[in-house]
Amino acid sequence: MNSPPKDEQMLAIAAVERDTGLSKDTLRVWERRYGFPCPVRDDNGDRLYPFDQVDKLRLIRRLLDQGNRPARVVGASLEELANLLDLADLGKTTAGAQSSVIDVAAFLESVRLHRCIELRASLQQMLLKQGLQRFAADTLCLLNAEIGQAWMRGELDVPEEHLYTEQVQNVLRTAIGSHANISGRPRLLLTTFPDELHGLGLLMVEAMLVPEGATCVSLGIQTPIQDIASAAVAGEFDIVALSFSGAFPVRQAIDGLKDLHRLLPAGIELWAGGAAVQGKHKRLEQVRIIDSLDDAVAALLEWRANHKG
Amino acid sequence: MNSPPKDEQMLAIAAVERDTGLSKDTLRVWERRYGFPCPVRDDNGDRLYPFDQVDKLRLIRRLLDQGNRPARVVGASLEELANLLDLADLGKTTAGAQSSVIDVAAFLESVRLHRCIELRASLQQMLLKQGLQRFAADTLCLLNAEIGQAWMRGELDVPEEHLYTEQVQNVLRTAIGSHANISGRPRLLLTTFPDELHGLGLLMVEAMLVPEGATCVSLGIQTPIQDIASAAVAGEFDIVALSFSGAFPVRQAIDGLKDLHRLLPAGIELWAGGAAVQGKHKRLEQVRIIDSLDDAVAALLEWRANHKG
DNA sequence: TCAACAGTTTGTCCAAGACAAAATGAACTC
DNA sequence: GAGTTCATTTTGTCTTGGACAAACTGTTGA
Repeated sequence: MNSPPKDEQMLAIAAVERDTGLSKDTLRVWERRYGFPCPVRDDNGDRLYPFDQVDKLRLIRRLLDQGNRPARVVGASLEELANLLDLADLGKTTAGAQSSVIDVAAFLESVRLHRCIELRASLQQMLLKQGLQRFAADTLCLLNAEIGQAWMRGELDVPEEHLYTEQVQNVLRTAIGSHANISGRPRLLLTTFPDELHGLGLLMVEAMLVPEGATCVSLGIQTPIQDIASAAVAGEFDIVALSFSGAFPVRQAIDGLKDLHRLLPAGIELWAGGAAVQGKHKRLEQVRIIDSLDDAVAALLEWRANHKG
Repeated sequence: MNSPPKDEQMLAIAAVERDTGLSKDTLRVWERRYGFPCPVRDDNGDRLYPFDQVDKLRLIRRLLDQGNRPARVVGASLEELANLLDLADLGKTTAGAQSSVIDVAAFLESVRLHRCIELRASLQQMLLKQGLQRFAADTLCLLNAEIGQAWMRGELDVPEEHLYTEQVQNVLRTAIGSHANISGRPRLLLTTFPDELHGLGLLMVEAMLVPEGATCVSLGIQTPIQDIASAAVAGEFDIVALSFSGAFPVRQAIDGLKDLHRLLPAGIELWAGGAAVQGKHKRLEQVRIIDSLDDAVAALLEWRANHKG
């Protein structure tokens, strides 16, 4: 009843759903409406997607996450490549303009080639050189952006991103653990909404605030809103902080934050950071929007100023 | 185009899919075949599942994971409860018979009430008392089993399990990090197969082996088989170790391990541990089956005996 | 600059049928 | 007994084409 793609060099629809994040319904309706993808069929009439079409679907998914509309991108490969290259090159040059303490190209190559040990060693070295906060706010921020762009250019795949995430997590958790502190104020509860799978942002915030003497507790990713509220009350937290990746639907983020604010008692502040909530200050007046990792520290100092004595 | 369940106290089919892990197709076909669930319909004819039915579905899901068959459990609630209680009570008493250094009931209560700080503190305390290896092999093993049974009894839900996992991860990664070592032999690559979501086993193995001087690199969960092989070669690993939870299909585990063994060069050993591969020594002669966390250390010593000089 | 409106796009859901992979159980062998 | 082989049932996934509401677009008017 599983659909192992073993037969040939093609993937069944369930595998494509997993690999691309596009639902089976969406894949079928695109085929009907736009004529792409156009999978072959096996003996049973089931769709089999050739690898190159799956690659193209992954590319399309990225462009959609970037804000493009399906009618525009589910078309000719040449135009897409043009759009893609425009955006990617733009990102590339701006990032390349920043000087940095790290050889980004060499680092990306380590990720691409699965050189796990090298990867861990260079992260560890940068951490020692810069200290936890600068490491998170500068180096990891830069690396995340670079990894994202490499992914956008199709140079990296899911397992490479997993490898990177895993090694960064190891380094960060270890470093954060050595600052451990279970009595400092404020006490922050960190987590993400149910549809958000990206949890690195939580650890990076923790890396910024724990050295400042705050107490951070992470619930991990994908916590239902009601559970966030009940955990915040039960744990007597001062602040609930949410993280949103760029892929998270803006509307869902805003509605969810408003709902959560309604569920939280007056004494508990609500913070939100990440690409999906940038510049949404006006629409979220009850929520402290965190613009950057350094801004998280600023927000912490504000809280202390408001709660001293 | 999302399906927010906001309207009433019921959930749309997509929300039920997310909450129960049962696919939309499965939910619809159960309704057709077994007459349960029997959701009401909104103005548009879309299914709306009352909360109590979703709860029952969650319960059914647990029973299925336990090995029950749908035809048996997608029936009357009374029978299910009977089955459930039988199994749970059995587990409870056997586990309760073991003496331990930790007040399991109090610990579970902390998880249930989201007392994150308390949770972390007691884990930390046990770690200091026992040392990393005994903490992992004894205490965490016991706690995992207890959490699993509490989940089975319906006392815990997804977010509580997340909370537990997150705190254990924090404590373990921190402790492992302090043993850090990037030159010791053997070098192990740790990961899971694509359909395996449970990654705590990997960390626990790491906790056993790193203090013995081994070098462990985790790729995280859900790595495609081909990527495991290429990462193992690229990183010059001595051993690839896989972890399988009890929910993982046995057949898929065995086939996947055989495939992976074929892809690995002769010099790289393949280890597998976890509930799904227990007692499968005969069917997997090329694979070193790890029966317990202590057995992982034994396997390590065997490897060293075979590679000394 | 913002709000309200109409028009289009787009993802999700529905129905009932079909089928292959998995589980079961019976018959058989070592 | 333990392990194979085979036929039978169970069970999850995939199929089709139609339908519709939420989200997005772009226009109008204050």
